[in-house]
Amino acid sequence: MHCDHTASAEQLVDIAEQRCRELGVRFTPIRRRVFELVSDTPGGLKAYELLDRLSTEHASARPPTVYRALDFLMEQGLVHRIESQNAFVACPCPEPRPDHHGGFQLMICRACGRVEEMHRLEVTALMSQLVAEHGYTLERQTVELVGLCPDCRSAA
Amino acid sequence: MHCDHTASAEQLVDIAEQRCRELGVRFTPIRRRVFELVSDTPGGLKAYELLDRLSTEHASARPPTVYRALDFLMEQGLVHRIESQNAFVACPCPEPRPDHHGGFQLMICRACGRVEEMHRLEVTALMSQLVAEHGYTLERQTVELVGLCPDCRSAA
DNA sequence: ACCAGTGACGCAATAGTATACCACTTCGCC
DNA sequence: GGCGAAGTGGTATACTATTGCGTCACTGGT
Repeated sequence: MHCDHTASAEQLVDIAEQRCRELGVRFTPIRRRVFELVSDTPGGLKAYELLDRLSTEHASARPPTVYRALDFLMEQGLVHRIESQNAFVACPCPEPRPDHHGGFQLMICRACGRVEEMHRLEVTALMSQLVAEHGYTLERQTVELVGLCPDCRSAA
Repeated sequence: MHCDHTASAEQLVDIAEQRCRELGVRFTPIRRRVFELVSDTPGGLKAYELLDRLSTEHASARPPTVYRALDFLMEQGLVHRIESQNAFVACPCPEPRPDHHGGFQLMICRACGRVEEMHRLEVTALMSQLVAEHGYTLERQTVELVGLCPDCRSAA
């Protein structure tokens, strides 16, 4: 299977649930709800926006509630953090084993906030080669590309 | 001239001063001192660490003092932000015109915190090509590569 | 030398992001 | 049923960053 990145939010939740079952980790109601909220928002969500939404149904939610859920979801590779925006997006293409996850790249529209995720092996390969030239190893890569999406470009 | 990235902190300050003169912007004492402090710290500095150090000589310094100086220095391309660490590093290779600045890449050792900066055109080229395939334009790229530096690798 | 305009700084307050800590509950396993 | 590990509730606090406004200092034009 190659990821096509066309799964709906509902499908992503199903896949996530399935994956957690396989991995023997718990997809609790809070974690599920947080994942649903993030999946429903194409441009990603800030932690406190998430908290606001979660609070409407889950009055006891506090910052640790949402950060704990996000930490869990990131460990499983179901959610990624957008470092340059302090925001979180659902991975459209969750890999079976989070630790085997190669790198990913985010494309972010500065006008509409849309975020798309890519998993391009040639990027990881180039990065590995680059750091190797300096004697480094590569363990993690953050690649965030900001520009205009096709829609915003033609609108301008 | 091709950047060799071997300039000492003092040399970087001289270059920065020269550049500001050319651009007609003011390299004030606060900005200079902040730049010196950042240049002196190979692994980058957090804003509040910077504030602590600045305060010892400049008692009136407050958060806006340091953030304003950092904003200025980033506009000039003299300092970069490490998004994944909320930290700031001096650019070892300041380009004459900040807006002509191609992308840069940061290599970060997770063990010792050392940071090295690269300006590799092939990375920018690959990123441009990638986003173009999705109809995007590329305006800004954040590339942060985390791993082990040669020293820490042999120490382990 | 004067003055107006702009940009830099001082200072206080507050917004926004994230974690530590401890008690209690639930789950999975023996 | 009892045990250990994991998850949650709840408070407090740490850390990161910005807004707003008044004042001062430099710049360029006269």
